[in-house]
Amino acid sequence: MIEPRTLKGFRDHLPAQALARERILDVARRVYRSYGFAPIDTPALEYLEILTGKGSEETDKQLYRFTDHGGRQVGMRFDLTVPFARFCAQHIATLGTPFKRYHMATVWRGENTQRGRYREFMQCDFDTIGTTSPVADLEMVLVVHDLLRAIGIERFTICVNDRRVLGGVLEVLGLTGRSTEVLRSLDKLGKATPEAVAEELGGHGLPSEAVGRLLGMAQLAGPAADVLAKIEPLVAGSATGQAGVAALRALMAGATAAGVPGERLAVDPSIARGLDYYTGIVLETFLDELPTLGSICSGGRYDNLAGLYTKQALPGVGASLGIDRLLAGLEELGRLSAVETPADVFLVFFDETRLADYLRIAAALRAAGMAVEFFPEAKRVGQQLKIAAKRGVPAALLVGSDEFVAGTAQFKHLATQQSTTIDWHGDLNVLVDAVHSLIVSH
RNA sequence: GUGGCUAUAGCUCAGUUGGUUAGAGCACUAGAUUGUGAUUCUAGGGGUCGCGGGUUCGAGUCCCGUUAGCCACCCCA
Repeated sequence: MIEPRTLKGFRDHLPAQALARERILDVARRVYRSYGFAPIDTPALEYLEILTGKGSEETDKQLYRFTDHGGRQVGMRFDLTVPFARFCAQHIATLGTPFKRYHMATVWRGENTQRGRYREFMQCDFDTIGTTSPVADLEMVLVVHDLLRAIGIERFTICVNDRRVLGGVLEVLGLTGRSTEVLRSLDKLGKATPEAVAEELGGHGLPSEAVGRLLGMAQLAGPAADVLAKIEPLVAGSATGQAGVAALRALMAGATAAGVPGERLAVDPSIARGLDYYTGIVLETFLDELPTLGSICSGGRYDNLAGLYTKQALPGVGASLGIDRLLAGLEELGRLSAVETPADVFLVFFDETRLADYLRIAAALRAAGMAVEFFPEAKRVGQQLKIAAKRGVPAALLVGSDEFVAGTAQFKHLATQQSTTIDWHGDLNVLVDAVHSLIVSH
């Protein structure tokens, strides 16, 4: 016997989890479309050269790569942004700009696993490319906000920053060009103590005064307007830094105008994002009840998405929902439903001689838009009801020999065990309408 | 990729300084109840103790390796 098992970091999805996943995917699709983002898809496998050298060397290490049967060096996509860059280089001429797309697909990363971190997971990206308009930046925040609310999450914080703010501070301090290492160290705030981060920055050879100012900036918190007011003097004299502060200010104003509550949107100067290609606004989203889970929705603005593949400059802005991490979080919070079936009604197979009648009833209910599970065996009624209840079907429809004679049916809510008798006199339309209204009413 | 913790039935866990046929609750199957599930009773199935070596008269228990999960680093969804 071969031991049934799955690879490290790769998972099966049982119905309860798969249903939750599909529900979130449906919501994301609906929200993205509501802003006019159009769906695209790209291959899971790309030429290796397309994928390497785009992100950091870290992403190159995490890439699943192999030689295909034709001797080609290929890799599996580790995000949806790089394939999108290639996609744009090939197709932007026919698509035109600005172009808005969403892409929900599986990606693979050969890194070590942890809670909410898998080797195979799904991302739900949306991007607007071909425009530098701050409206697109604002829309990104609005989409993230709408999305989480539509999923049913109320307590979350979208943390925004602008890469140019840190760039400006470094410029003022005479440390231009040191941004990568500084970003990485500052990003540890929240996990490591400020002292440890200060020590690490000092280890990079930064003067202690600079370390103090960087830490002071990164630890700013509170209402966005206050944070921005405190950042402003730190970037005095740097056009770049001032542009960043202005962009954040405009973003906050726009979000407020669009109805995003202030407590869900924060300016957090320590948000850096590891990916090198971000150049403007960056964003990370955390569940208030589970901040250690990490960001469940991240993104930002980039100057030139496809510079490696085309001469046409394609600025853009976009973000990605990490649905698998979010699901891990919702599960931990006990927010996932245990229902294992999409069925609305469980039709009990009562009387074997009435099979044709059951098939007719099931067909009529389905035609009216209801999901019907008709049990395939004329087993004991108690057992059928037990199975239905265990799977979480909301209601059962029982039509036995006596009911057929009387022209009735029993509609039973499985959670409450309450039965309602339906008089349908053999008229399927009456039965369907009755079942439909009983389902809706509960 | 590096380090730490963990691994016993489908699930949650007992298992005493190594000592006979490894237990419990829940779940599952069948019956009591030939047409109504979460209660009750009865019976039953299910574990090569993650896997592979070693020490020992004897290993679920000790040692080494390995795989997987969790945690930290790194990075990130």
